[in-house]
Amino acid sequence: MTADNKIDATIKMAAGAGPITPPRAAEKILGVARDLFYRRGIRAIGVDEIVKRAGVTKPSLYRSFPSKDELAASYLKVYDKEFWARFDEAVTAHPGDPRVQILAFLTRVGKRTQKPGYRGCGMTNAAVEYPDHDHPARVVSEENKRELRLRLRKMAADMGAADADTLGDGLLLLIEGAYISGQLFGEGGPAKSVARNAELLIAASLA
Amino acid sequence: MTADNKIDATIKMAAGAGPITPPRAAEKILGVARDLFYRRGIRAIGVDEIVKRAGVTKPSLYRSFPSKDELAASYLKVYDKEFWARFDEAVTAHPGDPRVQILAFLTRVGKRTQKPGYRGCGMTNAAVEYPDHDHPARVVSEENKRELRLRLRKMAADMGAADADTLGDGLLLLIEGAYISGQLFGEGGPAKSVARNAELLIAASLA
DNA sequence: ATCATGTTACTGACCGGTACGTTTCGGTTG
DNA sequence: CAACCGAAACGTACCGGTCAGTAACATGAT
Repeated sequence: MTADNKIDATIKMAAGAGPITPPRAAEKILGVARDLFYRRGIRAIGVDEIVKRAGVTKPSLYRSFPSKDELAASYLKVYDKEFWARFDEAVTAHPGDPRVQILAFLTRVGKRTQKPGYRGCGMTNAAVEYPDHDHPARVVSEENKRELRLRLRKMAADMGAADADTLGDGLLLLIEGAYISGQLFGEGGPAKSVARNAELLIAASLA
Repeated sequence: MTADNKIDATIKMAAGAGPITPPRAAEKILGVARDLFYRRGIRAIGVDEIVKRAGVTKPSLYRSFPSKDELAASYLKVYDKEFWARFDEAVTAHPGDPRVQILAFLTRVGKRTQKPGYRGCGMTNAAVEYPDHDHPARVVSEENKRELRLRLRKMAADMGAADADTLGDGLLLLIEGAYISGQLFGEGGPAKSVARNAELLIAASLA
């Protein structure tokens, strides 16, 4: 929906250099794929439906993306970018206070999970759909989660936690739990208390 | 793998009454489906592969199960039974002490998530694969999670937590997070600290 | 002989992916 | 200006393979 700009990088190179003008079709395809893959799952969506909704044809898809799997990976790269934008927004809003930073992020996550039609984290869902570690989509997901784990552990250390790695991992468990519970229970589910539980866990870890 | 007994109930009725003799094929099919669905995902497995590995043919499958979706639901009913067996085992091992009960359960979960080839919770994975709330497989999953939430909240209340619902939900978030992180990170992932984090969260919630 | 079970062979729909012809458009010429 | 050209972007029509599901027949036990 948002951020239709800056998706060029995820589309395979058009010209060698210069102010490239990526094909219009590729943008439409990636936008539609993003929406359908997130809402209904990657395996559930065929390329025919994507090109139909995008108002283009299959060869246009395969000229911009080498395969459906790579299109899925491109979708996740967009998702990854938007994720870190949201994360860093919470971080920069409270400079020097990692505890408030993570709480601000989790408050927003908690709210998002309560919206109707919430479908969890696109990365997490893709990893569930594709157990194979070599799958292009899963590679993007795993990289995102590894990086998130590192940052959470670092934030826990900056808070002064005695066992920072355990606290960082605990926060990651709460986050992933919120993603899943959000789509499992919908409104009124356990995910709405993720920020409060993180607050308690942090308090116990700093004592 | 375990508990090949008592799967009869999940197979659609054979005879009207009496000591029914369920078809051998149905058991084999359900056993193979259980293994393949769990390890590689439901959508990823075709009925052809199931019957091939089970050493039977397709009509045998469709005489015992009305559809692939219902076969998936049957697999999850087996999974549900085994889940509650594990859960109740931890409960009955420490009568009257809900805090130790949940900690014992989570210790086992933490260990399971570290085993190679761990693929998370079959229920959770199925819910991710099938967003539609009407899907037979998802119905089973949602029922299991609803019940788990209730029991966790009750255990939190029995512990004497001031805000029992929040603690119960927090424990559920940790559990779901462990399931997902277990399959995302594999060995050495955040899921190994799920019991320790639950311990901290409980301590903070009882103070 | 009956009845529950297992088997062979098939259906139409859809899967991801592609060979090949058509359109569009910016740039270079006379 | 106009005629042209070549490349980039696009569409038509199709590929073999696999999907879930089934009709009709064979087998074996009681």
